[in-house]
Amino acid sequence: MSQPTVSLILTRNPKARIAQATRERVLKIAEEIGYRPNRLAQALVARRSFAIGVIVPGFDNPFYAHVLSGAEKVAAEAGYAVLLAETGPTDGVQHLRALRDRQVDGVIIAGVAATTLPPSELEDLNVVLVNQPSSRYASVAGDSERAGHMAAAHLLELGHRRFGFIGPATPIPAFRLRERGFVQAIRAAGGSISSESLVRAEASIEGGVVAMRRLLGLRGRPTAVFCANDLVALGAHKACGGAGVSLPGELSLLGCDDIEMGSLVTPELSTISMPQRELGARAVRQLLRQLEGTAVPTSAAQVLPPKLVVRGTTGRPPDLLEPGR
Amino acid sequence: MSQPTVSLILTRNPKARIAQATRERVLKIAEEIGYRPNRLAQALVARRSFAIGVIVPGFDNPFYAHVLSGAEKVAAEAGYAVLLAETGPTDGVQHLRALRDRQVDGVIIAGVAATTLPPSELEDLNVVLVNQPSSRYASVAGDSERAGHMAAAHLLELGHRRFGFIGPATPIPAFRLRERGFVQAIRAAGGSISSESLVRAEASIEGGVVAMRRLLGLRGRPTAVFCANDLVALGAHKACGGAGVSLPGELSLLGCDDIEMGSLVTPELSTISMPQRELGARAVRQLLRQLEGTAVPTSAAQVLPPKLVVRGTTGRPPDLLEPGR
DNA sequence: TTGTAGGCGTTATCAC
DNA sequence: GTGATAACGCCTACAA
Repeated sequence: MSQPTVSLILTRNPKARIAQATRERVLKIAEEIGYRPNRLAQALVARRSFAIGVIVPGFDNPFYAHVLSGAEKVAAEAGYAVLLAETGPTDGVQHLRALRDRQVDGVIIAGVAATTLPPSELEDLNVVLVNQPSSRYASVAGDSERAGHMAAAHLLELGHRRFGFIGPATPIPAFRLRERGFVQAIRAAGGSISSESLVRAEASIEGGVVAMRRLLGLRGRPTAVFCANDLVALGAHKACGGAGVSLPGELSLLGCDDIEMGSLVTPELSTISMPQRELGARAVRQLLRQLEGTAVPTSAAQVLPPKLVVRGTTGRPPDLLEPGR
Repeated sequence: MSQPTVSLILTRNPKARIAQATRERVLKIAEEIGYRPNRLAQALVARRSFAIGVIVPGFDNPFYAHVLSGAEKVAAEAGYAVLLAETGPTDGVQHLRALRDRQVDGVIIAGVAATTLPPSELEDLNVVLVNQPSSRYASVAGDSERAGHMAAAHLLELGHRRFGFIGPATPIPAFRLRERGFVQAIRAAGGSISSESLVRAEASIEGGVVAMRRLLGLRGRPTAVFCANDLVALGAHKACGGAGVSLPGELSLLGCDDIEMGSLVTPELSTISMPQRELGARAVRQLLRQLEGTAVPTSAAQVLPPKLVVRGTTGRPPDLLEPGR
């Protein structure tokens, strides 16, 4: 019997009219010898690899670990492979090239500013951005500006008037949006946030430590600090512990993202929760939709709502606590 | 000019004798049109995909995130792609199949007991195990038994005599080895560790919380507890905080792995440090060696030394602290 | 219902 | 030096 006949049977092509006898014989033998089609060869002729690339900046940040995890799950369920690329600040292009050379059907880019990638490299490639809205590409993002608003609203409601903000010094738009949302809402409500209490830090725990030390040294020190992500918030938390500043008695601290570590520290970190796995999962679904031709590449920009999670680091400002208590 | 001629030039094949003129012309045009060879097609004829698979059980455990990160880095540098598979407790085989179908040149398996995978699936496949010594496959592992010894030595030296142990209830040998090393060393030194103070927990923070609550409720409660990994140690840490048990005054707590979170909690977690990124990096190097034919698949079993990191949760037992102080 | 022919993008082996 | 030709493993017409 010929090879294409076998192929017809094995691909379960519906319009194949095959003798029941041969079909069974083929299936049985295939089973016996443990035949498995070569996906590479399939990809070559189909001009589709059924693989996607995921570009992230280090999984040591649990945020991206979760995004990645969510992405991997739905990709795997859909039969797609995930090619992993972890980029530093500069080598994004190489990784992207490597992925293209391997004929990925599309890529998901998280935590790397799309603007730092030359558009020519993204051309005729299916792209979904995570956490960075864009007019050129599809994106799935948490609503960062709203997160900033929510942070402000929560702290204002507690009675705070003097605020600080710590934001990572990266070109990722999400952080700028959080900052903008926060500062706007604060100012609109008549709160104050001086330019020196608005500090940039490295996007890491250590960065948060350094930044918080700066804030603590300020005259007219803020009574509430919002951090653009939990990692720096935890650094800030640590710095307060080291400096003997009690949370939330002397200072309220609010993070953003909601990573697990946040509930390990004492007091537990209050934060604005972003749906991390969901971001990854949706990004892949969106990408698949584009691949299946169901969606136009640039049309979609999903925005997911954040959620306030009050734990132990936010409370009333010191001047509003009765002295007697 | 013919297509194979072009191929000869582009692959920089040294034994190609080509007219300088044509060569330059080809290179120039290739540059202009941005030609990039199709790695899939290359893989098809070379019968090598230059891709490896990495199987891990969830990156939400920072330990594996780091292993993965180390692995990705050296793979990328060597021009290999990394296909990611995150498996639950049961679907290891499917993922493995998917990877094979994509013709990966080899796989790295971390955190999934190789014994739960049918050997037939691993046959004629290059495998490197992370953190599980094996006589069948190459492996790279931290020295878990020694870690157990070191833990015991440290706590014994501080003066402890009554010990507890919390270990994840997974079939991963590393944890058994840590337990065995610990218990052996304790008993050899005349310390005691009752069977009820040797508890199994889910390999997560929550698991650690539950297990520690059990230990705290024991009559003749241990004065020092060793946890088989930092995640459960942090859970235990949290449980102590919740129960008002002061660390290390009333209880000494020692973890294993050394994940970053450990230095976020107060007091910071003492631990036995395992070289996580290094495990991933070495695993890939070993795999590549096998692929290049430099090493025999089953021969190598690298064992990396752990390191004691004393931070804030280990100290003298309560009965040895002078009451007056 | 089955077999034949062609091609996906490469590389390798030869004659020319 | 160069250019056919075959092969990698698979799929899709189309012809038998």
